[in-house]
Amino acid sequence: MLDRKFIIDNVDAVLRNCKERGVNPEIKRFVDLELIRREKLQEVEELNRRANEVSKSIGQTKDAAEREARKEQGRQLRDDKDRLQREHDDLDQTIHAIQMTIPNMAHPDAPLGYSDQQNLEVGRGKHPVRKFDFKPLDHVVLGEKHGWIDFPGAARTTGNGFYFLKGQMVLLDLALQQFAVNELVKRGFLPTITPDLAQDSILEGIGFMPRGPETQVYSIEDTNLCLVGTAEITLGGLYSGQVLSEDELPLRIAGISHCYRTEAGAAGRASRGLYRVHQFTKVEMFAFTTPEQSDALHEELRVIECELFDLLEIPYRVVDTVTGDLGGPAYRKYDLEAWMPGRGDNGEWGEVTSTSNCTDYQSRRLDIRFKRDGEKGTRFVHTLNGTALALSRAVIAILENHQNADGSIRIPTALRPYINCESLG
RNA sequence: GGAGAGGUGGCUGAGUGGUCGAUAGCGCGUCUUUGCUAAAGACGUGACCGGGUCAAACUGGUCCGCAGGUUCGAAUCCUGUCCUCUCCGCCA
Repeated sequence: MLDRKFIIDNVDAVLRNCKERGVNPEIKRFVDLELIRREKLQEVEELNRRANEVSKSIGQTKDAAEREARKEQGRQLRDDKDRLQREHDDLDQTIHAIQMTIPNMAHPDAPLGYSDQQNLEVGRGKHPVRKFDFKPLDHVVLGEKHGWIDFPGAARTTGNGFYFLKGQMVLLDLALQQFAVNELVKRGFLPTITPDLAQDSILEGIGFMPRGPETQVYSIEDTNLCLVGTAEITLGGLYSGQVLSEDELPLRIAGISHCYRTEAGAAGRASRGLYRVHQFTKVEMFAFTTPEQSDALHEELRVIECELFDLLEIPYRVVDTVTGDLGGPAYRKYDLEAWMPGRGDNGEWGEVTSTSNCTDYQSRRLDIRFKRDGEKGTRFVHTLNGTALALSRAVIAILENHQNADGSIRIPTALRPYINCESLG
């Protein structure tokens, strides 16, 4: 969330930002109520001060009648304070609720627009889109042909949107995980396996809505726990309420978790097969930085994503996300869209990774700060996240791009150390 | 899952209703002396939110796991809850 003082001092900029993002939170009302709240807080503190003064004097008063008189005075002051405090707290709650709906400010260079169709292409991978001399199959057909991916079985067992992976597909899946983790370790990331569940409050801090009709999150009945949609949630939670020292920043973490998403309302040909599923494994990059470091680290994450997909010899393009498609927490976001030859009629780009700089939007909600030497107090860190590999989508890209005419799959060179073969099937 | 013990400042650890935001030690900072891969002494040293100031000084409030309650007043009493440790049970 944005700082309250920042909102008050920059109302016009905040309003413009909301407009560019296509949302309309109650900014005016926020400002009005916050100004009232501040005054009320002053009154509460003054009453409290006087009550404290009276209480203190009672301890030093010997005369019994005098003590009783002061007690009565103290009671009166506390009652008045409590009444005002309640008014203040109600107000505060309302203000906080509005504050949570105000999105992060957007990077000044983020392209303007409301639809992902308007995302700005800013780069391409090393490998050009392949010309097939046969009709490429999509991953669903390939997966069934080899007995690698079992959707009907998962539908019986769990439901639509789940899958069993079998045989060589399991080896491919594990190889991709190891490949991604190793590449990140080389680049200074701390590999971390996180819980797959997290508390509602952490979800909210990261910017997810854990419950309610609009939610994309599975929640566990009779608990305050949810299945995480990404390790971003648990890694943010890991440091919630913590104060880091500046010399440990930037902190780079490679989180491995399962990801669970209800994907309410998503269906159709574009989400066929593994593209949009309720559960997948993901190797996620997460970073905590100082405010000065975050832009550069965002570039770093984007470059790593490119390097990984170049190593996997998959053609892709990079898009700079338009303001209206950023989501609440992101200041700027890049997506990698891999070429998926089996998608649509003649192949389409499909999102495989996404990296966001969330500046201090998440850290303010989760209270993650750092201490700077020689400076009083603390500041909020910046948080960034980026997909290294989302297994289900990476698998689509591998199967569809590296398929041979006979349906076998060529393993890209960089992956061979992790799977010990040159092709599958 | 059952029983017990405990959660206090960067750390260790006192503190069972009023002058406790909190004794003491360690650590840390400044200074002094000596002098050099070190020691001693003096003084100082929590965080957060606000007012105030160019900045300070100064100043109000809050904080002893968390949330409630009792009271004029709570680190101290009561309730709930979370976490840690020990023992038992169960188990991959």
